[in-house]
Amino acid sequence: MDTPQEEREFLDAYDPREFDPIAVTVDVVVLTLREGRLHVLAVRRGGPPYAGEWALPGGFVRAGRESLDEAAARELAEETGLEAASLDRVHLEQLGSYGRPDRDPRMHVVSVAYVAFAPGLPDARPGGDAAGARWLPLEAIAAAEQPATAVGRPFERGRRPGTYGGGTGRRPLSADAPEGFAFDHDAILADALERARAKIEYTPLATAFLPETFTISELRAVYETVWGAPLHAGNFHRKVLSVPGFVESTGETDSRPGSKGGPRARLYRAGDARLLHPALLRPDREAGVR
Amino acid sequence: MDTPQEEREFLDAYDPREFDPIAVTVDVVVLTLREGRLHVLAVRRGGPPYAGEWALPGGFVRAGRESLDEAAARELAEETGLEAASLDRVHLEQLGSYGRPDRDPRMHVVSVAYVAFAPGLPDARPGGDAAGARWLPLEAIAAAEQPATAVGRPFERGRRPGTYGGGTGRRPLSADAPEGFAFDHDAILADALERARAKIEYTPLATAFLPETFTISELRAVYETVWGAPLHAGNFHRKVLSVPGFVESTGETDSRPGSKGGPRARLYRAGDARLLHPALLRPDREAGVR
DNA sequence: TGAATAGTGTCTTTGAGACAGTATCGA
DNA sequence: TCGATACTGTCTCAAAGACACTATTCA
Repeated sequence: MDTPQEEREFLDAYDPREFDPIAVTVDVVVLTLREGRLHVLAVRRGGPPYAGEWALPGGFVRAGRESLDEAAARELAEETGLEAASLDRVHLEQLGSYGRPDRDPRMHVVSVAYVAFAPGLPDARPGGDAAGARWLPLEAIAAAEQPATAVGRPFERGRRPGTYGGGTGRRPLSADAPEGFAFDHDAILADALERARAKIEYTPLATAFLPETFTISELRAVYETVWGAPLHAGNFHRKVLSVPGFVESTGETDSRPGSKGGPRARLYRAGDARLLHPALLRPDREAGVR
Repeated sequence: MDTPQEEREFLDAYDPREFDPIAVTVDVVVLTLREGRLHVLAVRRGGPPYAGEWALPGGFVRAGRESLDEAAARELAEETGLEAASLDRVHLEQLGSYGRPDRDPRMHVVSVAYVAFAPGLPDARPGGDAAGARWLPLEAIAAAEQPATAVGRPFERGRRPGTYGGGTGRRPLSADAPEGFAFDHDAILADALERARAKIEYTPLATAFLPETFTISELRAVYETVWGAPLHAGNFHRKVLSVPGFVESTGETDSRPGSKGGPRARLYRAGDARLLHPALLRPDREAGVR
């Protein structure tokens, strides 16, 4: 049925003018916990535009040779310098795409953003071409600053001073990047943080920030850090153990941490649940939720 | 800091070989309710590939001239033939991007998919270039078929017989498209349905499927249709009214529906909440949730 | 009059959170 | 011995769901 629409579409596919000028990249927001703080992997830009500024690691999708997921995994491996063996404990998921025509001054670039939740990774890891890669600590999340994002999130946001939660505040996402990130990477990072906060509510992915075995207290520290709010230790403990498939006991106890006293905590590993039911909801979402 | 990585990135942006062969499109999954069933807007393909098969409406992003959101809104307007005035009641959000190199046999095409929730729209609406557009009824969702998708959803899925929920079943998504949709549009549609099912849990977006004013029963019918499960009328009624900001009363009552008896239902409109708290959770998620 | 629906009342169960209490460790 | 932590017990309150009931309309 040679409708005009389909004819046009077919021709467009071979008309260089239509699609030539759009480049496709993947950018990866790699989040990890180090010393009780959230960190993001950042690279310092060597050339223009935004020379000298921090940016998210990323690169062009290899046309005809890899999928978006594969491109993201490749970038993640290159920038972290990790072997595939270590990477399979990293959770990687697509976040969203950003395609405002002016987001890169050189040309129209559509970036498919990914988020990764990683356990503590080696410090300097300039593997591959990521000579300038570093872990930037993110500012502590003020509990009151929780955004109403990720609901109507759908809409792309432009470049603006990056602050936690995508709000209108002025505090930079990282003190090490006071000017914010290059391109619209502040907005991508803010969306990634909101994704992380939401995702650990109803999935067991908080365990992706931890080594293979962990204590309930360490798991609680993940939640407290990502949510930026203290949790009740006793209630959290019981809650985690009551959700089917969240964690399973290893039968062992912690063999001496750098602790400040107290009994040896039991060790757990991630269970087989992919969804938490019932979920662990963030405290007091009522306020500021509309 | 002229790192090799940044130099390469800079050069790549001007090296046609790297990005030339990738085209960027938007595809829109427009969902609506007609006569108590979910429908999706589909266009019949006129030319190869997949000539004669149904596909999602979509088209190329106009390089340098529009953002992804704008492209999706433009496609939505073109294919539905609606004015901007009618479109502002339609909810449009980004779903995700699909970029397997073989998803289009012609070349590497990255598609940014969007989902739209629309109230009942005029029947035939071949506006613009969408001569072959039609509303296809989707099969009723078996309650037991609820997937564990959208959690580890991140990963792109390939072309396969499209079934509700993205499971491994064999029932086509629509009896009107027994062969499934063209390209990987079955997978996109399945992801869109799961997004819709999840989104009405914690947002008031079920109202986007209804006219400006509606009764609680009509709202319940949206949930029952999208979730594919019957809900308890009385409990649903009380629940909706108890969630702050979900709906607000118009003070009026329904002026005669094609009803089967019973008192005149009160009319409501959407409230100002953007998140439902507490949420309306789908019944019995325990089963099959892992 | 009967059937279907709108809307409300009530009871049970589950789960979240506040709080207290005991046991175990390091310093 | 002190302080911090791990873990458990108990109570209260909110909310979900089951069920029953009344009132209102159409056929």
